[in-house]
Amino acid sequence: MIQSEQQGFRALADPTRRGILHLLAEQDLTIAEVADNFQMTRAAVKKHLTILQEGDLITTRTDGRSRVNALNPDGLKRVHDWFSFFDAFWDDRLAALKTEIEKDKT
Amino acid sequence: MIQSEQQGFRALADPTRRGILHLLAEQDLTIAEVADNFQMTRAAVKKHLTILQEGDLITTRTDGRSRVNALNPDGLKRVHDWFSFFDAFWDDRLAALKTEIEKDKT
DNA sequence: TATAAGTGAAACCAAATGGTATTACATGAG
DNA sequence: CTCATGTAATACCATTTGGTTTCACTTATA
Repeated sequence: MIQSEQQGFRALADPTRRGILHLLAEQDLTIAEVADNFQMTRAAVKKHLTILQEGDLITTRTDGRSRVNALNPDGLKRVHDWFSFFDAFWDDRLAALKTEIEKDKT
Repeated sequence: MIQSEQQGFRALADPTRRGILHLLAEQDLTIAEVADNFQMTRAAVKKHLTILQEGDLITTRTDGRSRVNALNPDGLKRVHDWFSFFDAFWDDRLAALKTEIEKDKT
């Protein structure tokens, strides 16, 4: 779905959720393990994990009575790629800046 | 300030603001000109522009009685660079995946 | 100096967000 | 089966967010 770009950005807007992504970059974790790293209830952490899932930034698998959360590189990459839109702009600006400098020199 | 990473992500969380960034990638625009592209009041657009400024994603200069908004590549790049944290992860995962495939083969 | 055009800012409102507490549902161990 | 553990889901609350309306301020121009 194309609209999950919105969900992805929304998920990244919260510092707790970005922190969770950093944790999951080191290793997969259950909800309880993630919650140990934050001073808030498991329920609150669960909400964050749900939002991260909706943004396709993490995946969840069932392991016995636990749910293990893991980073989803594809989803992260999709949001990351949004910025490529500005690649040309960055190049253009650098070129323009260079031209300005050249002009000032003469 | 280090906390403007948060302001940057917050600014990107709204589709209207991402749309404004796309507009400004084409050319610098006044508030009124930006507002022409959206079905909302100038005041609402102004709020979005303020949030984009707080995230260092745009800059504003005064031109007579107009305020001209322009993209700020530096700010955008700073948010963009946040993802580089996961670069190693992506590589590792790809390597692990490769290993798995090799194992299955044998 | 009027006056219109453009922006800034405040007050206000509905909806979304981030959090808690509580309760119910599944699962592994004794 | 029983019970402890882990997760899911709901109701509820305070704050933030995205929007409007309104009014004041600044500046170019007749």
